[in-house]
Amino acid sequence: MTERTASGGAPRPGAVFPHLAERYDPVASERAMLALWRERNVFARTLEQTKDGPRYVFYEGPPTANGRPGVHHVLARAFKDLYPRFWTMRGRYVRRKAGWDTHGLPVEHEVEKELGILDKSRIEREVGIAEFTRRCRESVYRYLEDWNRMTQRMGYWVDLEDAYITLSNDYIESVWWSFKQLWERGLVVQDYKSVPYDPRIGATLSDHEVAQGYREVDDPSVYVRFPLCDDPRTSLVAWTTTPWTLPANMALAVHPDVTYCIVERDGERLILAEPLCEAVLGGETYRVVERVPGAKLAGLAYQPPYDYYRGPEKRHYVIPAGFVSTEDGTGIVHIAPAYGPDDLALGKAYGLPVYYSVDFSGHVVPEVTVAAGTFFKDADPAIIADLQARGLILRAGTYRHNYPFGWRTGDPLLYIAKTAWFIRTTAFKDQLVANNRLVRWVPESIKEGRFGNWLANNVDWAVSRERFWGTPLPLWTDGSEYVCVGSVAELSRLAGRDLSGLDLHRPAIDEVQFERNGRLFRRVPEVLDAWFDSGAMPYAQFHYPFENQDLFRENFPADFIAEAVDQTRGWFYSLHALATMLFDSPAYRNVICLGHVVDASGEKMSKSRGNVLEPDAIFDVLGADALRWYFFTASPPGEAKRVSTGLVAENSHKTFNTLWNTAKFFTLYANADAIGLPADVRLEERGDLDRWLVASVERLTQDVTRYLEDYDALSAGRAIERFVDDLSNWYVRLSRDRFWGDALDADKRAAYRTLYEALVRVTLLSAPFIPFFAESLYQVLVSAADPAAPDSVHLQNWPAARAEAVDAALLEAMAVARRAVDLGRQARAAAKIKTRQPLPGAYVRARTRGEDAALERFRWLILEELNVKSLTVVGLDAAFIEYTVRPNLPRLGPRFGKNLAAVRAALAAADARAVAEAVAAGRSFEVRADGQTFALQPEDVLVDSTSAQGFVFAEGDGMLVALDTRLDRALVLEGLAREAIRAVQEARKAAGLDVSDRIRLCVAGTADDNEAIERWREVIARETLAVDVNGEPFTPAYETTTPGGLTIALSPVRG
RNA sequence: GGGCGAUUAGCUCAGGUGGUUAGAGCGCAUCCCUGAUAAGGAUGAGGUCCGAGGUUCGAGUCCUCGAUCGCCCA
Repeated sequence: MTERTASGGAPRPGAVFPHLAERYDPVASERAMLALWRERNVFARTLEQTKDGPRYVFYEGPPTANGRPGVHHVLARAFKDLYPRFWTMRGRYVRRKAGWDTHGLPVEHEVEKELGILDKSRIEREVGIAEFTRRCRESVYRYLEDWNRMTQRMGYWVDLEDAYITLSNDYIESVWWSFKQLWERGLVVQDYKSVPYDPRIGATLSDHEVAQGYREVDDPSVYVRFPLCDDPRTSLVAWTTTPWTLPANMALAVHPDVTYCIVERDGERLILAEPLCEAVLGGETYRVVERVPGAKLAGLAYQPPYDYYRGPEKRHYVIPAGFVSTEDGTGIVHIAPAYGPDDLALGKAYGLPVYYSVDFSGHVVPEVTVAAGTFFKDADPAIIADLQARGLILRAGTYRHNYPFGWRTGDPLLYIAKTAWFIRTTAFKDQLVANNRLVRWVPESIKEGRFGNWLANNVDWAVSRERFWGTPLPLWTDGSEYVCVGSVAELSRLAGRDLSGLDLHRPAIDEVQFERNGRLFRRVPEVLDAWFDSGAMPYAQFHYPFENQDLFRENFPADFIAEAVDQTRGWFYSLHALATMLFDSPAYRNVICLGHVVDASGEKMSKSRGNVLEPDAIFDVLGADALRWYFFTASPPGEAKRVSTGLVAENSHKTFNTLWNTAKFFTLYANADAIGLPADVRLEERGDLDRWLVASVERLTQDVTRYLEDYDALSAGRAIERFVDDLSNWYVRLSRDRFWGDALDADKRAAYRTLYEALVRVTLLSAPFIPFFAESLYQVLVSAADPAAPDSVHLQNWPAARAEAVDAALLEAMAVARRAVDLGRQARAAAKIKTRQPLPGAYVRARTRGEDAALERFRWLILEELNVKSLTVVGLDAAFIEYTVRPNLPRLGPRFGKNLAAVRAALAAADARAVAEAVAAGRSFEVRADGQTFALQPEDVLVDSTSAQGFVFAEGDGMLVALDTRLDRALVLEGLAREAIRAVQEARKAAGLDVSDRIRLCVAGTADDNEAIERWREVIARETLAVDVNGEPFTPAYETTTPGGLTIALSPVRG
């Protein structure tokens, strides 16, 4: 990107800025910047430079490296990079410790697939836990290299050398410490948990696995009588599709707010929900005897179909429950606490026994004689037949629905209650909610919505897993008593030997046993939920409290974290829960919750769909910055992100190229003028256009700073886009001829300085977003010209906005002037008169006096842009303009309310010119309709101009611009001269001349053309850098004839 | 089944506290401008603001119900 100029030879003295290529080449440039950062050790130096600054704490949510990194990881990492870079430039010290999540079910599944063994007990038998966990440990680093490469390539600055790893002994020990804290406070309890379970392989399945195994099947559908103890002729009717669970029935549930009917039929009485009577008994004759609310049924005792359980607990009665629905069934739900999550929850609440009629192998237990020994699903027919024989079945049929099957075995799943270890998070509900109030969520709705609701409906956290590869639960038991171990040293003491070299994973840890009071203690078999691991990272990453106590204290809580929205109940929760329970604090102050990455048509990316986009596919074509910029600016962070090369290219193309070309423009002229680093020019010595740009730059700085402080990258990025557009297409366009020409006068110096400041500023402001592109610009604009400056943009301080330079009146005035120019061009287009043709005059009618003043202030600009000889600002009394008046609704609405229609009618009927004159004079006035009179103030109406007699005009937003289009011969000739200048410039360009080359010029055309050229010879010469126009003959180096009939010949003048 | 979010131009998205003519960029057509620009400007075509009710003088915006999509949880 630093080739020599095409026409050039050796660069001029003072041409300090490297030449910029025609187009920005993102791939080559990013490679060069990566090399530059590496050579100059920039990342480390940003940390070194800020090490005494105040802390800004960032936590890396650990990804797992046993899968390849995808575009969605780039999304998260883009945000994880932006804010730390921003705060680093603000002088904060931002530690970026990487992290890897290495435990959990996904890792085990990968290894199971490799082994081709999915059965947990077979793994224990045939592979052994030692070999299995060895393979797990190996597998978690499988794609580490891909991750490191992606991380680097995208410019994510994170300390990969010093990553925390959840499988390390130190990490595990910290997790143990925290588990013991909870244990000692009585927050760890053993209880039942209803889990989806595949009995054939003895495996508890994850939700993800269950979701894969749903199939539509026909199951039995039976309506069963449960006769009341006090009145056996009256029966509650419950519906079930799992008759095999009936031997474990402990209660019936009704909805307290639903009305139930007692109906008489064939001499018996049945109880069921009123809305379902027809569905259940339709076609039969029955009579409603009584209606009662469900709440009244509570406590009724009934005779269960089976009663094998021998315990003393109260059971077999009606319980009210909110989950009972009247969508299907009878509105009375059979409750078997051992077999279903709702059943278990209700059972826990009412102290019902958990009775297993089917064991963990899936077979009916021996004492359940009705179907003893059969596989649970096969027990259905036997039980139905038995109930039928005993007259307990009201109706029986089949029911088609979705039921989950084991994805490995194809067997129906069992929802069964298993004992598990829970953390009693429900005891902290109020603190969890209170601490959440201290967190800023992006998007905001998550705070009270998804996350807030989740906390409000908090259930105890089931933290144990019956698996092999995870942080072992640090509990040892002799069968009745439990010992919780909080450190390796403590375990060593208990075991009577030094265990500091022991791998704390299974199976080694299981071999550690100890005696206490003559009894042998062995470890419980479970491992911890991997979410506990990641939630423990604020302290476990530093091996706290065994080491680094101060380090932990200054790095807790985090200022900022960011992950995708699926972490609300994952990492966001486990961090929050553990921090609240252990430290009574939130774990993070600001959190960005990112949407998911989807393909160009909004479909989820997945291997099976074949629509997965590799990050390299974008990096290698558009560059990392393009993708980063897309993620920041295309849509709000919480929205789903559509990603394709096309979408990313479209989004980034404009801003990057515009900024690049603006910098190229600057360097081209700055080198031609050998201006070097432009010297400062006092603000008072700069003109309005420059001061406008300065004000824009300072306002941009304020905006971007504020937006980033508010974690609003979208608004910040879009503000930069708008500014770049203004800079290039307004400031540079209007200033072009200031750079064009010989004299290096004060105005030109001011222009250079102003443009340079703007370019450097926008480079700094965009550095955290697009670190490569910003660095490329910085190297050209700053490093090459100013050896004293830091040698990377990322070592620069964030610019402080000069609030006093944000001249709001000037910014507003320019906006008004731009509007007038836009309207003037519109009028020209309507009249089909091209801008190069000068016109005698423009008339502008603005809405306020402030706008009138703005038009005066920028009179020169409007004259130039519209190419008119005069500008007249006209008031509301101009005779050639016609007006309409409209009600100012925000003022009139509240005042007149229902009468507003009449006021509008009155205003429509009024003489608009008279009203306009009153408004212009600041007088109040009256309007009438339907015999009513309304007194109005000038501010109550808006006066618009609708036409201008005898002129071409355009109007909008209350402004009208009218053009006088009468041409005289002088104007026509001037227009022709401008045509000629333009044609010569084209010819210069086509001849390949450098912008500062002098020429001899010969130009001719029609008689009118020739007269125009003669009359405007001086101007033509000046504009085209011609030493001579139509003078002495010369040998042309380039000749052309334009479509307009001008013949042009020119030749460069050497020396 | 429950919760949360989304739905505005062909595409990507803006549209504080209700207010006048619902906007921008990209794409398309026409014209204009241009010695940095593969750019820029103007105009035009393109809108049942997801639908139905309601509140209000006035609803893209507030309320209720529903539809579709996505995520989380059952």
